[in-house]
Amino acid sequence: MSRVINGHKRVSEANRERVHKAMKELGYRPNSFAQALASNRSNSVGMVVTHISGNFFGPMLHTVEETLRAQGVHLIAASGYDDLEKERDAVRFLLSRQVDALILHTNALPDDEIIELKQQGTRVVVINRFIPELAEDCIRLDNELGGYLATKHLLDLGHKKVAHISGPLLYEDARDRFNGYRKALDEHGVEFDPRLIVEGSFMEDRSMPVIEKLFKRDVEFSAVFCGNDNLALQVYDWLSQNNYIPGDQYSVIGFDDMAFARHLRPRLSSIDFPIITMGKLAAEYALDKDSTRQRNSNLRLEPSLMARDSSANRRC
Amino acid sequence: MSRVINGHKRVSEANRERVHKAMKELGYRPNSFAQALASNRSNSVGMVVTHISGNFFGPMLHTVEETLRAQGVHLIAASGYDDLEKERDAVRFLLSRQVDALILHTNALPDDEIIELKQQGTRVVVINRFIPELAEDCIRLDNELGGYLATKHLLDLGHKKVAHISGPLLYEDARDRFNGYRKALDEHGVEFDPRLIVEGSFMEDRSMPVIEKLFKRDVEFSAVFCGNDNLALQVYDWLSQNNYIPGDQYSVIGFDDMAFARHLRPRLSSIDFPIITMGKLAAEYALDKDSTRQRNSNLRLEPSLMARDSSANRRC
DNA sequence: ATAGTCAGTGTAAGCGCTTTCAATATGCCA
DNA sequence: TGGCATATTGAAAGCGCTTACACTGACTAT
Repeated sequence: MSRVINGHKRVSEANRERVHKAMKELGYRPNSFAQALASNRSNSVGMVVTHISGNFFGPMLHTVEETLRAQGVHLIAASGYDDLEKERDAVRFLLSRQVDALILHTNALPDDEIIELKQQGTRVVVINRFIPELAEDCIRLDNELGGYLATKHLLDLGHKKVAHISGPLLYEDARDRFNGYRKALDEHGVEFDPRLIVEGSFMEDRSMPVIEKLFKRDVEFSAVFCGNDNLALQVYDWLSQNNYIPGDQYSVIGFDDMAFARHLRPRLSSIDFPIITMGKLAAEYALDKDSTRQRNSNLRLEPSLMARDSSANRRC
Repeated sequence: MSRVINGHKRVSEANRERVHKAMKELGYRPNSFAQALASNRSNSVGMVVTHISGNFFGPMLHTVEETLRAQGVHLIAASGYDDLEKERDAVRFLLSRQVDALILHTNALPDDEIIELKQQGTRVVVINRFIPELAEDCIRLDNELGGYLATKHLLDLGHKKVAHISGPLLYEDARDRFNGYRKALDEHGVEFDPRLIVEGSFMEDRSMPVIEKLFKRDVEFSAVFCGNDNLALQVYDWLSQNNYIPGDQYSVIGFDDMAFARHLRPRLSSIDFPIITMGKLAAEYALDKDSTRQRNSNLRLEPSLMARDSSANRRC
């Protein structure tokens, strides 16, 4: 009797037990499709991320999956590759799977389309992006603070010329980090020099040309704030290829504090991104059936500085 | 009309078109639960891996997801943590989701239980493990060959004393790699010395004590073959903490050739594990509806040597 | 004592598909 | 032209559940 399974209140204790016993004896397993069909709930959540196998998304997916599973809800993840068509496709696919909620980490999909999803009745959680109309469904990091902390750290170490290799500036988070950089500069009375800026990619192994460009430019600098750790990793590569040592001739700091940061030599300074917290939060938002619950409509997690060996006092 | 959707043959061209047109006009989307319920197929595949966010499983999951999605099938992934209860739990969860097939990368689950799953009618694909009764459903790497190649490489470089930090020897793959190591030793007429062996973990950041034990033991050696790249990474950590340089005083080779291997300095030599190929194959096996198709019942992918800077000629 | 409540239980109508089977239409043969 | 095989279509019976509704008693307030 379905009332027992679903923990309906109006069932006598005696009967509840009888049913439970019978279920065990018969090895009964509810058919989740029949449940879904009849109740119009699927107990599944869809998530689209940039790339399932990313250093950043791995831990995120893991946390989300774990949190959902604890509630008997399953996760269907799809890669969007930051490409408009592919993101659309992923959403379409997940929707065709009747997910109860959608967790989106998309960069190409325009705000409108996301808002429309919500209007069509899908619960939506937006990660690392802010959409005013969906304010209560957005979870993001205070990227500006992160950029500020990173830059201030370098400035405090005595560096006057701090370069910045940003992520794609068409992404909100990359822009915010950049703004934090400028804010720190301003606060320290250092003049902004556009020659110290280049725009890279957040993905692995794509930004070498840009990094090279920066280092070969006719500007001096002694420190680099990288938009994320992948960029920092490539800066490491470049430095080592050119017989420099991070933290020595050039101080470098990354962003995200990915697992590999502390394994690099010298260990990479970075800005800690609370991925786990964010994943958990996203899953909880997604599970939040009646989104009646009052949510913080301007939720921003706080990053923090992880100073290690790649950032050191200015020498030359 | 379902016959059109499912590409049934006996439909007139005219009607097929009429239906397609109507579907578009009405924005019709088939309900996947009703389909699943009526047809008893779910168009979903479950996968249990050790840890969703692992360096190894990320690319694997990604490939599997991509391959499945191209067929409109979705993937539900769950972590098993190499723990018997958790693996069971994951399987139970996936089964309750009526997956059409199960891709298993489990280490704790005994053979019997996996065989039983198959007997109960679930399509099963077993990764990185060999179960004779399920020979045609197993996809694995020739780990022994890998261990052999790694060790031979070090031996060829002139090292006489080659240590081995294995993965947990209760795992088949770890044992096979170890066997490959011994085989290479034998072939080079080098006597096996048990003092040069320690057993670590494949997971991140768990093997430092064991590594320390090896280096502090009263045996000399000039090269280490690590059971996987995570172990090699920790050897790097230990070496750097003790002011050694990999490839200099100690040659190091890992296994799996994870993405970070080529970013380490010195770049880590490793044994390439064709993760992508394996993921693709696993997905295809899982999709293989009528497993009538003759499969290779002893499929082993071949690893290959990626020699980089961490393995060098013996100096001292 | 009577009507009104309500916890507890049984019943049946779907949810939106697939699939079987019967019904009709078409084409071919002698 | 009749008869039969084959192509196409329509209709209906579920798939295994949820849920709205009707019903039974027992209990309470009048």
